Amino acid sequence: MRVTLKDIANELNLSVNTVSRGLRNMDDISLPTRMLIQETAQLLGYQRNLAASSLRTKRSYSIGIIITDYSNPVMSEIIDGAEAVGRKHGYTMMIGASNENAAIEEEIVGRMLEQGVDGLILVPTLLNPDLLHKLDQSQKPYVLAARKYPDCLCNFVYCDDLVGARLVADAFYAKGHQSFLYVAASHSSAVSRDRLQGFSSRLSLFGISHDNIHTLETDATREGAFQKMRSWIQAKQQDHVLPVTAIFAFSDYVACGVYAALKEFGYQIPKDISVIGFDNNEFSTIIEPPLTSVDNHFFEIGQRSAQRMLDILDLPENERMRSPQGIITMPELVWRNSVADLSGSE
Amino acid sequence: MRVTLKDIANELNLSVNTVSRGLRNMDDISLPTRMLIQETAQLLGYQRNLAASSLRTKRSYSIGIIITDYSNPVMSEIIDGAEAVGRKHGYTMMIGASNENAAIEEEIVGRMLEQGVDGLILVPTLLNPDLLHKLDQSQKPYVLAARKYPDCLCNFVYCDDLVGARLVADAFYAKGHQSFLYVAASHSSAVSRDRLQGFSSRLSLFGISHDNIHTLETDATREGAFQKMRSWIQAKQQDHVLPVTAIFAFSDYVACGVYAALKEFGYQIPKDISVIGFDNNEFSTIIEPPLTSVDNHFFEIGQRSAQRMLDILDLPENERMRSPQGIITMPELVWRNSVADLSGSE
DNA sequence: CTGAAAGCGCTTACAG
DNA sequence: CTGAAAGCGCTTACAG
Repeated sequence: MRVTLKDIANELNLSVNTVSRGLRNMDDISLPTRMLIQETAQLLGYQRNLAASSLRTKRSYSIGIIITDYSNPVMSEIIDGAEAVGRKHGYTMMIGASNENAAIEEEIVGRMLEQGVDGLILVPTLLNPDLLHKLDQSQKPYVLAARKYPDCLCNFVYCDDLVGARLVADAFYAKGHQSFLYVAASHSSAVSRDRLQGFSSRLSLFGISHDNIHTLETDATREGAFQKMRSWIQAKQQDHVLPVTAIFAFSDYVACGVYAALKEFGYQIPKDISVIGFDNNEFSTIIEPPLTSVDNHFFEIGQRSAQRMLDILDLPENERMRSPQGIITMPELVWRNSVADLSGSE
Repeated sequence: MRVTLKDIANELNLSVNTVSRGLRNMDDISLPTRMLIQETAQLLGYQRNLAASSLRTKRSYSIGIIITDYSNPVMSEIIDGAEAVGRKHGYTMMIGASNENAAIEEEIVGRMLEQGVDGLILVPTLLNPDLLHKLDQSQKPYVLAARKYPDCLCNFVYCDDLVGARLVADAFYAKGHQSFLYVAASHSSAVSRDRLQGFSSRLSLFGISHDNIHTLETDATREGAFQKMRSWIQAKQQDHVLPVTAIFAFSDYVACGVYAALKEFGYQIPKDISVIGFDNNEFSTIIEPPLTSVDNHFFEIGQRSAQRMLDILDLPENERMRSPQGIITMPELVWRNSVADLSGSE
C-alpha cells in the first residue's frame, strides 16, 4: 500500500496533523521536527495524495486544456507553451481534443470538471455558443486561446490578426504587388474575416482598391484549398496569365494546397506568382520554395494562456469571475523565398 | 457552490447513501426513486466530485501520458490514439512532455502519481534506467510506447522495426538497387540498430554483402542529418557520382536533411539517388519529391497502449503486476516518388 | 510548538 | 428497498 501521513505519524510518534504541517514546512512546527518529518517521508517514499488534499483545499493543481485536434502542429505548440508554465508552477495538465465536434467538446469539459481541474484553457470549436454559458455556471475560470468568440466577455489570448494581415499587405506592397487573391477559410470564421479586413484596409491606405483583391472561400484544409484553387485558376486565367500577382493564404496548410494547384498549372513560385501564408508551420521551411509566413507565436499564446490562468487562480475565489482580460499577442513576418520583387528598386 | 450529493438528498428527503446509489443506477434502489434522483441531479446541475469518490474507490479514471516532445508530430498521433480509446471508456488523460530530459521525466511521473492517475503510458527517454524501477515501486501499471528499453520486463507497444526495415530492403531490391547508405540515429538507439539489423540481414538474404551497406550516424534531427550528410557526400563522391544508389533514412526528419544535402550538391531524387524514410510524417507528402516512407502507425500504437492499460486496470489489483505483455505492431510501406527503378523490368 | 476533532464529498459494508 | 455510520487521506480551525 501507498504510504500515508498516518504511517509517518506512527513511525515518529507524532500526530497526523503535525506531520501534515511539517511536510508543508509550516513554521509553527519546530525546525528539528520538520526536518525529521521530511526525512522520514523521503525514506518511506511518501507521496502526497492530491485527491485527498484537494477535497479539503478545493485546489487540485491541475488545469485542463482542450484543443480542437492533434493533427495541426499549431495545437502542439499551444499545449507545449501552456504545459511549460503550468508545470513550472506545480500544475499538471489534463488534455482533450474536441475534433471540432461540439458534443465531444462539451463531454470533455464535463469530464474535466468532474476531475476537479482548477481551470480550463480551451481552443473552442465556435460551434457551441452554449458552452461559454455552461462554463460560466461552473464557476471555474477559463481562458480561450487562439480563437475568437465574437463579443465574448471572457479571458482570451490570441494573436492580432489585423496586424498579421497588415504585415502581409506591407510585404507585398513593398515588393511592388498591386493585385491580390486572398484564399480564405470559411467566411463564417472571425479569424478569416479579420485577416481579410486587415489586409484590404491596409492596402486601401496605399491606394489599392478592393477591386484588386479577389477572395476565394475554402474549408481551410490543404486538399480543400487545392480543389478550390484549381477551379479558380481555370476560371480566371487567360493565356496562362493570372489576374493577380500575389496570393495571401489564410494558413500555411491553405498555402500548401495553393502551391499544389499552381504547380499543376505550371506556374512558378515566386517567379509567376507570389505567396504568403499564416502560422509559420514547420513544413513551411520544407516546401519548395520555402514559404514566407506570418508567425503568430502559438507557443507564446499557450504560455500566456496558462499564465493568465495562474493569475486568476491566485485571486481569492470571489474575485475570479470579475474583470476578464483579453491578451492580444503580436505576430511577426518570417521572410523566405515565395515572394518576387516586382518593384525594380533593389 | 457546487452541488453535492447532500444537496440532492435534502431536496428529496433521502439519505446521501441512497442518492449515491441511485445516481450510479444500482438496482437495489427502486426504479422510480432512481429516476427521481437522476432527474433531480440533472436539474440541479450535479457534477460528481471524482476526487472524493477516488479517495474511496482508489480509481481516478485518469491516465497519465508522458511523451518526449510536442514538436514531433509522431507524438501527437500517439496521444490522439491513446486519448481516443481512453475517453471512450470514461478516462481523462493527463499529459506531460519530458523534452528528453530524465529529470523532468521523473518530475512529471511524480506529479502524476500525486495526482493519482490509475496508470501511466510513456514514451520513455531511455536516459533514465532507474525510472522503471521507481515505476515498479509505485505499484501503478504502466506501458511503454514506441520505444524500447532493452530487456525490459514490462508492458510495451512498439512497431516491428525489423519488419519495417525489411520492407525498405525489399522495396529497394525490387527496384534493382545494390548499394546502400543507412543514415542512422545515434548508434546507442536500439530502434536505430534494429532498423539497420533488419535492413542488412534482409539484403544479405538477397546476396548483398555488408560491404555494400554504408552507415552514417546522426543525431536524428533534420539539421544534424543535413550536416553529416554534406560531409559524407564531400568525402565519398567521385566525379559527382555517389558510391550508393539508395539511401535508407532513419526517419522522415533525417530524410529531410538528406534531401537538403543532396540537393545542395545537385543530385536529383530519385533520378540520381533514391531515398526511403521512416515514420510517414505528414510533410513527406509535401516535400519534393514526395518521400516513400514506412508508416509505423503511431495512432494505433497510442490506441493499443491505452487499450492495454485499460485491460490491466480491469484486473484485480493483485494481478496487475503479473505477466507484462509486449505488443508489436506491423509497419507498412507507403510508396511515393523518391525511388528510381533501376531494374529495367518495367 | 503539538494534538484532538471535525469535515471535504464521496462509497462501502452493515442493519433493518 | 432505504438509512446510519464509518472511512478514504488529507487540512483547518481551535485548544492547550
